[in-house]
Amino acid sequence: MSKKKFVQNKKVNSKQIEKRKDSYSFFENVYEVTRLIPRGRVTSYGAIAKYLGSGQSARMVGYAMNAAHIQIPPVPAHRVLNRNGMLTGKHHFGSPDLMQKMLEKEGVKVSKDTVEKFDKIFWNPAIELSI
DNA sequence: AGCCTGACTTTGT
DNA sequence: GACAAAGCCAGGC
Repeated sequence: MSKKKFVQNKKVNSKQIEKRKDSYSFFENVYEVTRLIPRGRVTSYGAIAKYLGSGQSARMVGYAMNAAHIQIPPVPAHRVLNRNGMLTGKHHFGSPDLMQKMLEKEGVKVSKDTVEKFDKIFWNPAIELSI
């Protein structure tokens, strides 16, 4: 993320995000959406990619998370999993257990690197933000 | 401009 | 169901 046009965002509604989709970089859009994930809920890289209109570019969402930890305000990257609910990105946190601990702190149970009841707490931006 | 790299996903075998 | 292959595309070099 070399672009400096990033601005701090207050709470934004879906329409505002919709509007920003065209004027902000893909990475920034990813961070915007990720920040809207409620506590105790999770989503997937693919869902975010799809919501941003990039269809199959879920890899980019994950790639964007590489820089998530240096973003201001912080991006809750631990709430983003792969489509099976597995904590595939945990090695990119300070310690391999950090991601799981953060999730469990929010009431999300994790076993074998996979979120339990993933389909129940799944937060789909395409649905949740389309009001 | 071109090549490489992915915190992914889908599809085919 | 496990495995491989192929899309995907922004960023860094």
